[in-house]
Amino acid sequence: MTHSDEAAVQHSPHVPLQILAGPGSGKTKVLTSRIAYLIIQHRIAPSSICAVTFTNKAANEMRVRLTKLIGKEATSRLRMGTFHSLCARFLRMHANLAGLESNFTICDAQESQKIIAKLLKPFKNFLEDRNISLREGSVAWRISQAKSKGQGPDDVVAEAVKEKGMNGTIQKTPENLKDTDPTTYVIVEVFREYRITLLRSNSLDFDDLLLYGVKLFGTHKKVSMWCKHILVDEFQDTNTMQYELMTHIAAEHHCVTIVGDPDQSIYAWRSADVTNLKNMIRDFPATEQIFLEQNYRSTASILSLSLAIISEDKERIKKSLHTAHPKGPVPTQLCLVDEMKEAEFIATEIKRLVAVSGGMLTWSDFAILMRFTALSREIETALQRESIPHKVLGGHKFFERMEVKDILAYLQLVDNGSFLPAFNRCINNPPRSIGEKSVSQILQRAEKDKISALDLVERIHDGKVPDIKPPLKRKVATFISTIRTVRNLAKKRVSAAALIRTLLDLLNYEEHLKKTQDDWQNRWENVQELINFASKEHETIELPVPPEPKAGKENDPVASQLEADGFAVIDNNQKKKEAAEPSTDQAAETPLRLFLQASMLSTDTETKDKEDGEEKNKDKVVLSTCHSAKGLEWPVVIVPATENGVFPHIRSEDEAEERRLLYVACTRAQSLLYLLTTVERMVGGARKARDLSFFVTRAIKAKRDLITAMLPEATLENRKIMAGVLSRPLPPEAEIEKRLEEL
DNA sequence: CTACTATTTGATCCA
DNA sequence: CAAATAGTAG
Ligand SMILES: [Mg+2]
Repeated sequence: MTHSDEAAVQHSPHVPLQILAGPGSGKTKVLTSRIAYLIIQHRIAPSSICAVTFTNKAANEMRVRLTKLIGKEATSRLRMGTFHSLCARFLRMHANLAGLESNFTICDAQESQKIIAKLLKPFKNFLEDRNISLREGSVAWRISQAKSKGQGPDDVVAEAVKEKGMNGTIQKTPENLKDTDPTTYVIVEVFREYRITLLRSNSLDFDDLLLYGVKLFGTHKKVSMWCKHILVDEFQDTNTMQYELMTHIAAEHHCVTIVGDPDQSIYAWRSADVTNLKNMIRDFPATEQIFLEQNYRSTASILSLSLAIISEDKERIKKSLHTAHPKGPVPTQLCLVDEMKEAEFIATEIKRLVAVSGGMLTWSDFAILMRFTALSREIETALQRESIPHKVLGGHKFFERMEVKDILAYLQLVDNGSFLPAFNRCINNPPRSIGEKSVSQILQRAEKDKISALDLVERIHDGKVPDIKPPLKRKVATFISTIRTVRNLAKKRVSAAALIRTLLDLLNYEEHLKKTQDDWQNRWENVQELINFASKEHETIELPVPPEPKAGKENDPVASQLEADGFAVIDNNQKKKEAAEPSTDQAAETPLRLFLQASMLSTDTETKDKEDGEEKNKDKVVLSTCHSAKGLEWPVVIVPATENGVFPHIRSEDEAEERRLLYVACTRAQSLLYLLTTVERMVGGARKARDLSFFVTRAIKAKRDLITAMLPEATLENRKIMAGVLSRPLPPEAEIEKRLEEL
């Protein structure tokens, strides 16, 4: 550790701290060490430390690191996770204070969009008459943008009205919006109904988690009383709501540590705002800053090119960043004929590097970082053809699979009978001859009778209320009995994995897949993988509020009164709640509920395959978007399509952010970096001529030797450098010759 | 009314 | 290339 690293770790816990540093400077490691330092040196109880990471996967990685430093027990007590998952946890814990039911379901983006699509339909003619094309995607987007700024429908109206009309047009008012701004009018109307739908469904979308979280922590001080120190990683990519949340959680002790790098802010499109760095200094005037300037990750030539790229951002505040590593091979810029040749090159080059490195590099040392996922298609097939094992990183893809969503929907419905998206999905799946018309009848009557759709169907089934036109009673018999069976098991706190098995059995789901899907084998495997995920999740469940052991408190004079008080308040509150309604903490956190929450928020879906050869399974080339590569590093990074139209993306509105994204991609590399382009590429159905991104051409204008068209040479010198950068042993020369021959 | 097939459309990045 | 939509048979 350098002097400044140490200063950052050991900085006084009572003085708010910003650790600002470039890529590869060990920011996250410093943050992790600081947590350990707070616990060991300052005797702060782990349960009064809140650590916020950017993804839940990052939280898991931090947990692994901390387990080594402070042990499993202490690590499990930390309040750790993304802002979203922290909100979800505390909202369930204090559902009554937040005005929620503790069994609320998290509505993911896909389901949100489906709801919005339904709500948009009645406006179809209205829009067509005005020649406006408005798809549910853009409506969902606008609604989410508003929510992530804390705005409601009326605020959207207010904002639209504020815009001065163009010359000659009528000034907009809330009343005439329908005529003066029909698009916004429709968005706002859908927005209103969307909120009502979620409310009726006892459901929160991702934005709601933050909104309700801010409200909860902001209005009930006791909810955040436990927090003696909050630490936030990747702070440059927090949005306004998240920042507010941080200040509320820190309200009692004002002890905050953040790490971040403005140059790596790549989520402004999701309303992240780097000015939160300034806001923090405004709101915590005692804030001090520490800069880390040592890069431990990359060779000098990778760093030089990266810095040349980011330096083209004229708004940027200059930062120094240097590496102790040698220069190393100059990054390669190659132009291939088309995307097929590009993919082919990637596959053969990976094979070549594994050989010439004498096995120092294995598959998992390679990452292919793309601007968007669609670019992966050709590359995946090329890797398959060369039988190079690979995996697609990031995203939520697994949980978006049809078969996985089917199962999740049943479980959601079991946990929360009001959750309409799940009801709609399950009621006729597997097919029960309950079509569109029947469903809309059910929904309408349920709304009129002010009960949930599932409730209504259950009552019809029990013969307590009259049936609908095409009789439903007999069609839903198995549906209802399935739901009831699983529901009873769930109440007995049966594990999610067991619930899924029962469900599959009752639904005859395997048969259903065989009948309806030709690739049912793959899909059935995914279902099995969901069970794996459930059992894995069950093992690693961290209890939401582990009671502090008595002994720990007594040994811990600094972990003082306030903390004890904080817990006392929460505990009392729980007891009061128990009296008022039967939703105890225990009931609020059934295994099923924890599993569902993890499924909706998790990005960590690399389920380990079976018992055999775990190491082998992990050794795979990584395909990832640049966004999901945030915070990670690989010995070799290949960036395909470093072309104008991709970097910056043709539809992007923020050129500087696109540049930062390329910067982030380049700085993931430790020892080798490739920027690839093609002569022409299929873009939106047509072949188009491509050229090298101006982010690169401008960066190398003054210094052409920042990049080369040559492949990195397989010299001993280069192997030594690589071994040094990666801290790996140098392979024997014989090994290299052997592998080259095999190739 | 529902189930199934054929066609058209329209595609950044994410918790 | 997937999902929404239209159209047809049962
Ligand atoms: Mg980091």
